[in-house]
Amino acid sequence: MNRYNFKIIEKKWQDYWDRNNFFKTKIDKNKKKFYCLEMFPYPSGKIHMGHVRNYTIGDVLSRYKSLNGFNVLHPMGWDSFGMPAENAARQNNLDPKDWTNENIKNMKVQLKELGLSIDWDREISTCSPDYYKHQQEFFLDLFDKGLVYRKENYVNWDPVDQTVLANEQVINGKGWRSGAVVERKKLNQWFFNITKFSHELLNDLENLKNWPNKVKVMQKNWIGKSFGCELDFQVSGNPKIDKIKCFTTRPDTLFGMSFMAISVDHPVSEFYKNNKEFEKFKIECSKTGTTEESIAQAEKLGFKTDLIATNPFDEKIKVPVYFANFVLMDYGFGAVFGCPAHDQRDLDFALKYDLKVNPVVKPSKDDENFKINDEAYTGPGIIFNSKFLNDLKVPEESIPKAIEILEQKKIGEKKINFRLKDWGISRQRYWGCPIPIAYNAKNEIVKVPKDKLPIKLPEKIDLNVNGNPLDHQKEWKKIKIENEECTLETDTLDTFVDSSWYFLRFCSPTNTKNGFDIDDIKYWMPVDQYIGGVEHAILHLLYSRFFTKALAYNNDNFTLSEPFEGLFTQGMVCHETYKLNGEWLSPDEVLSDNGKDFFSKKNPKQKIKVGPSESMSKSKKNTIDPAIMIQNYGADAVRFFILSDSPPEKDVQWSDQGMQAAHKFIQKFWVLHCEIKNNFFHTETTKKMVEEKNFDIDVFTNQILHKITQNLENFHYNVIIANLHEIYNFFSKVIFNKNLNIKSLNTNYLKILKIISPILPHLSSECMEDLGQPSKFNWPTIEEKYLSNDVVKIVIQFNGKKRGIIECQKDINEKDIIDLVKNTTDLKKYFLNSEIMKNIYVKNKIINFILK
RNA sequence: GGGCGAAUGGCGGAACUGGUAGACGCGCACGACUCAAAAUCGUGUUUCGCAAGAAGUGAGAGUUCGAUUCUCUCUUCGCCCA
Repeated sequence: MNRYNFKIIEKKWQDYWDRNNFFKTKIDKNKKKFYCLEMFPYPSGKIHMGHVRNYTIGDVLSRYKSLNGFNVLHPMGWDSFGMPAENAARQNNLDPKDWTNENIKNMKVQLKELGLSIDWDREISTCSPDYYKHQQEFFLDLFDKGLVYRKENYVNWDPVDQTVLANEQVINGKGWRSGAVVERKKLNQWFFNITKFSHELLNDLENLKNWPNKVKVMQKNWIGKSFGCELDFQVSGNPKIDKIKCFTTRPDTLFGMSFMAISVDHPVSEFYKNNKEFEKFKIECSKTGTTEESIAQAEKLGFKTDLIATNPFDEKIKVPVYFANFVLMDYGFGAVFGCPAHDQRDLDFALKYDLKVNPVVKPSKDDENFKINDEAYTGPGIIFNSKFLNDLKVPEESIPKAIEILEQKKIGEKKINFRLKDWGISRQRYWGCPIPIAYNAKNEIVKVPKDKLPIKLPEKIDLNVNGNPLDHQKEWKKIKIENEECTLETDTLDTFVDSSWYFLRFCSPTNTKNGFDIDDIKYWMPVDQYIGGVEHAILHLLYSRFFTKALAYNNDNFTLSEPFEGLFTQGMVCHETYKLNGEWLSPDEVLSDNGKDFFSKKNPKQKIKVGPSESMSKSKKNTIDPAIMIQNYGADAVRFFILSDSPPEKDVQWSDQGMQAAHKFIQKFWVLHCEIKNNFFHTETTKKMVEEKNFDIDVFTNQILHKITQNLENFHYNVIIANLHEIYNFFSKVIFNKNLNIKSLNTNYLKILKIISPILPHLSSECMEDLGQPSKFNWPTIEEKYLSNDVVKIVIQFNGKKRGIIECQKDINEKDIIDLVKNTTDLKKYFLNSEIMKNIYVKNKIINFILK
């Protein structure tokens, strides 16, 4: 017997699968399809443990489905546009394309080393013109459908890097790279009209039965549907303005109104254009970021206008109108009425500018001492101080009634409002998909004709320039469209656009004419199981849903409404963190002999501060390199461990001991395999056998097969690992049994090798081949007759307490089991001096005697 | 502040529609092999108790013959939204 040399064996099978096109997929209308997709990686250069977990989960599922006769599509590609390439290229004077392609090459080798069942012929890369050509076509299609538009909008502007920052790149109001204070700047930006689909995006969530509820709730909150009402306020103080339109979700608090606040971009601001004080105020406002959070936290600032607004419920109530930094033009109509008693922002503002605070809602009717100090009351209660609205219950009676009255008076109208905003897709970056738009001499928008696509990125250009490098490409920007000299748009598309349709491209990866072939889509889509990190719960998934709906909009051919039928969000891979003198240390820089106290490897007397286990990240240096683990323990062992310790939807702790245990399991299994082969296949046994009763290989195998099948269907992959241990424990004992039926052992053992194959494909293949078995096979069928034993164990309870277990024939009737209990030595004592009031008998499970 | 979810040995975690709590692994202890160690194998391992037995799934109540599982209140933690 040889030691199992995973390095040679795993390579052997990976090459074998490659050579024999094992995972190559074609449309086969006689077979049921299964599209299994994991979120494709950004090619950073190396795979990390998160990838290992993600792709292992997907691979186990793909292999299992394929063994069950499904035609499985399991592709892989690269989300290869984006900032890291541009930054790396700038620092090292490289071309982002070369950097990216080199990384892809390396990562592909690493992924292959994991033994994934991927159809590599379908590999795609979003930075390839073969891919983004079609994206540009889709952009134009969406433009024609009116789903793309250009408008001026505020962005987070980094004045040092001369670039737009995404919200998450603004840290404490400063640019993440330059550290400069971020400004609010108005820029012309391209937008996808995602809000057009607000209703569908919200309502269709209900049809996504195989999505985690958590994700659906997050999307629901993000879309943020609210009922409210728009209403006109009469305004005096400027003869040219008679009305201001507001949106509110709380019309029932109108009697508490003490001011009106409008955005600095509200049309009213036209009248303050030459007011220096106002201009100063506007600049001050631009220092507040654009995120909801930064607006909520910023100090509330106001600029008083000469306008006076009238309360539509009571003309005697007149209130001042302010420009305010917490009102944005893209929410409602850029105007809100302020009710300080029942809105914290309004209260902060009122206290600062000494405005009235009029409470109109109190928690309960008899609450005489109700008062507002520095905290607004936003809870439920009863309306007061509000004339005809008094005594209504908040919110269920008060809001509909207030809207009803406003509608009767024809000053307001019930409206549904969404929190969701249109998707800004312009990025002032080089390494992204060029937008297929140009501008003519009159600065009008001109579409680039489809026959001129793709607009390719210029290569080997100078990236060390201020602002967008594409802006500096004078020659590249020139384009002639219908004999008109035009200038190309230099913004590129947000990389979320790239990932909003890649799952469609996988269906027709090499089609040069179209982004996808409609027949391919009809067969493969939707994705049956999508697997990825929960961090994409909102943006990527929402954008993909939108893009699918946008493609289907006004399109009789393409009728898909949702891209992902099933979604599974896996947890993160965590590791302890180590710190020495404020510096992070990586796990291979520390030593420990007891797992509790850690010391520096360089200086073994230096004690290390051990921090909590956190998700692996480069910045905290608590990462474990999958390539090294595969090298040391093999792909099967790494797959086995990454699934073993926690349910896949939860975070998992990396543990060296766990990794080693997984490796030992593979070795042990191989030893067992050799024992079985040498003693029970082909030769007469020479083993020393012992007598042991109560075993049945058929029963065990079928029951474990049943369990594993159930666990596979329900993503209980950690339990499957426990089941594999059970298999080992059972077979390693059974082979010593004197009553062993060798034929039964042989057939069942072959089943076992098939059962382990989704998790441990290399080991399974090697063992199968070693026994002269074919490399292609099906998932074993469960023989129902073995699922229930003839003998069952019945729990005996007295007054609900367990007192013993009796083994007896299956389906024994109540009378017989009672007699049996009464005649059992250890149990009959419980009946002494007592009377049986009643008993509850659950067949084949339990009998409970209630005694007096 | 609102929404969603979680809490089980020293640790990670099992437990189908209420029916043997702690599967499986890690760790630990003891034993075998060894001059010795590592590796490997075997045995044990919720707590208290010598034992019979008792208690026990974050805390408290409820429904039930019976609750980790269902209901209510509370505590702590996580995530999302403010």
